[in-house]
Amino acid sequence: MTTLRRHILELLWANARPTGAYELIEALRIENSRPVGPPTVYRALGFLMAQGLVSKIECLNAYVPCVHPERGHDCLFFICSCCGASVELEDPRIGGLLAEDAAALGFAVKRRMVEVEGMCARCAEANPA
Amino acid sequence: MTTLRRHILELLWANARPTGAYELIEALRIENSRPVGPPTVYRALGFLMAQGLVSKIECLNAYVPCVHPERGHDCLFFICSCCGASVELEDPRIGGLLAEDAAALGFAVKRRMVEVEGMCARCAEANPA
DNA sequence: TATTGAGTGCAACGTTATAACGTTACTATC
DNA sequence: GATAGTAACGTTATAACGTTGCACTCAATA
Repeated sequence: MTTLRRHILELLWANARPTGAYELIEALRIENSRPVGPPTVYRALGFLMAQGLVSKIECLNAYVPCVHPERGHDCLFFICSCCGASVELEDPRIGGLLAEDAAALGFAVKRRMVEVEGMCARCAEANPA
Repeated sequence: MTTLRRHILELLWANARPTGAYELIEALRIENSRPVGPPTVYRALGFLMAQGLVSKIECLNAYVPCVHPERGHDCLFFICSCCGASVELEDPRIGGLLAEDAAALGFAVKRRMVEVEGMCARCAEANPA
């Protein structure tokens, strides 16, 4: 864990919403005197993902810190398309079902992505459309 | 359903693997005398997705025809990172659990994405690593 | 000291997606 | 059949996301 990697992880924690790679680059450019390029940030994100400290939200091309790095990646993401926030949840039952379905196919699972798009309770209340 | 949209859907059906938008553009450029631009293809894909005829594989940025357009989108994708093939499955139990978790959060679901990356049986057999 | 390897910096490039605006073709109504 | 409305498509440019390839630093170590 280097300075840069820790810094990026802190930026992700500080941001309420999933953060894009270029957003990180911009944030680092403002804080640091020295700007960093895309490869540097993507390498750091790759490292953090490999450690299970960060997850990528595929449907947003954005990154979030993992709330329970110790455990496996059974996590689901509920993403509000109104306010952009995402909530991470853990539901081992879903991992179980996926494992079951995978076994039926003879499929060896490496990575799971479960993303649910919709509207969060807060936004639904604010926009009683 | 227009000529272009049908054509794109047929290209997706013809392709064994998830197909990128620019792959479609290239295929259309070769077949047609008249090339089409990215927005045209993305609009057609958007229409086909809205009809439930096509799904996007988010972790590949690629598109596949839906195998059961009539029913809802409870589908899971098992994506082989070795051969690139994807298998679509339907498991209503997972949709049920997601609905349950969403309800607990007061979250209104619009779209679900469940993607499992790994190695398919055929590739595992071919590469007994 | 020489070497090695991980991490980072940098320039250029590749890929995916959308904005902004104009055009075509079909329909509907008078 | 003129006119206007509308949905789809075309065109250009650009935004947004991600990778390749090579050079440099620096610490660990043989």
